Amino acid sequence: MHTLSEENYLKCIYRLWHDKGQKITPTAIAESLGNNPASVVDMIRKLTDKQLISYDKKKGVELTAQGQKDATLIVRRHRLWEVFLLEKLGYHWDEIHDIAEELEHIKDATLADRLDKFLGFPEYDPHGDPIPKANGKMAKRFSTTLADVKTGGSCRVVAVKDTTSQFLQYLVKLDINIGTKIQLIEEIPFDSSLVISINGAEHKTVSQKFGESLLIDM
Amino acid sequence: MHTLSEENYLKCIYRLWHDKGQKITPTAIAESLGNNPASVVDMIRKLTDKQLISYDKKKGVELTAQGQKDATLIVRRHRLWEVFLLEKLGYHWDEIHDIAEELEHIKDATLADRLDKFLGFPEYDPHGDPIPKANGKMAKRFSTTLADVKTGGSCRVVAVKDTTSQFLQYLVKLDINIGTKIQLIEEIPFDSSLVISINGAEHKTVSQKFGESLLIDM
DNA sequence: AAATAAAATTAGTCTTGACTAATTTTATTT
DNA sequence: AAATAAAATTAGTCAAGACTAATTTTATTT
Ligand SMILES: [Mn+2]
Ligand SMILES: [Mn+2]
Ligand SMILES: [Mn+2]
Ligand SMILES: [Mn+2]
Repeated sequence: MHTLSEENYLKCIYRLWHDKGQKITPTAIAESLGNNPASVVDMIRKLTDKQLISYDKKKGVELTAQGQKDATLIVRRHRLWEVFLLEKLGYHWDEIHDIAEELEHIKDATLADRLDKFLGFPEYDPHGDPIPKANGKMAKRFSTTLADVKTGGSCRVVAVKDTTSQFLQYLVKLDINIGTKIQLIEEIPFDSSLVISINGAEHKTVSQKFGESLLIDM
Repeated sequence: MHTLSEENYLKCIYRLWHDKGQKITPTAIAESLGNNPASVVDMIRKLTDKQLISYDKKKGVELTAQGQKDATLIVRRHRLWEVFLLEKLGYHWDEIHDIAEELEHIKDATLADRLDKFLGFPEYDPHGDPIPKANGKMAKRFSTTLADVKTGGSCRVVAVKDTTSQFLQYLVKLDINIGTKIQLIEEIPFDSSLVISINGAEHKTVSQKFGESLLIDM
């Protein structure tokens, strides 16, 4: 099995792979994990030896079939634990990520499947991210953001692209949750700020960055 | 906060302290953890620096007030997670210890209390060990074993002293659980083997070691 | 009391996974 | 094409936490 660090690298590479379609470089991994590029180069060697990734100057880092499988299982565990923490233990969605970051490393052959069953086989985690099934398959990830909505259009929040507590706490303050209805009143040409109405309430202005962090369904 | 290793040492010292009343020596800790005495001496120094234990050639290792508090919290988490694994995820009592061994290290200020509430504030874990409350207090541990029962006497299983899967699986095979009624039919003088009747069923013979591992209530 | 055995300690090594500093390679400007 | 900047890599260091081997201290026998 893998060490905690190996698993965190694997998951990081998995996320970079899914997020951007681009080449995954040592620098990108280093930034994402807050580590030094030199440390990343060491770990790339280790994971390559374990046949979990391949590394090529041209293609960058890629997950092997085994690496994909292992990374998917870690993500599955992470998202299932998040559902548990929110639904069963009553945490708020800005508190669960860091705890799940530890829980995802608990190793037991049947734990994820039992937890999945206990939770009623949820499709999405509390942030709207799809939960991989035991067979590795998962529901499609949402990709349209609030920034894509046309002026006057309405939409429903289905997920967040950013899971930092800064963003999530801001959402709590704005009374935005998964399922919240948002109408785009106006787009400010100067800086692409968005004037919105949350659940039909009074108008509020949010930044472009905010709009790009909120995934919606039209 | 403490590292995983520090926590495992703390918990080990806590257990040795509760189990036997004797002096806790480096060798005892080493044996209990399966580590080398030299490694234990290193860790004793580290925990002493952190003021979690004190070490004196005469008195052996002792937990400080802070050490007791921290160790109790780890034990609390361990036993709560064991209840969760058994009651909510459907594991058997011989499968939960090793998983709880990892889960007990998950760090979050409110996790243990939330889990406690979710589980309905259980008093004992699935092995019959008392679960420390949030304030550190806990129900009394059982101390009478099947080996203490007089010939002809009856008793009820309330806890196990040994939580190895070898012992627990043997119990499953013998159909013994928490609450099971056992009658002591005969004691074999030669090797102190015990002839017992489980829930009134046909006679079975078990070893002295077995009898000393089963905690009962008369 | 001396001899022996056991326990504790020290000294030195190893692996993991981080780091910094220096260097080499690759990419981007001018 | 040369100069410069950025990215990748190498070399060397460090801390944690384990180990072995050697030594010292303490306890037990004879
Ligand atoms: Mn993690
Ligand atoms: Mn999530
Ligand atoms: Mn543990
Ligand atoms: Mn237990």
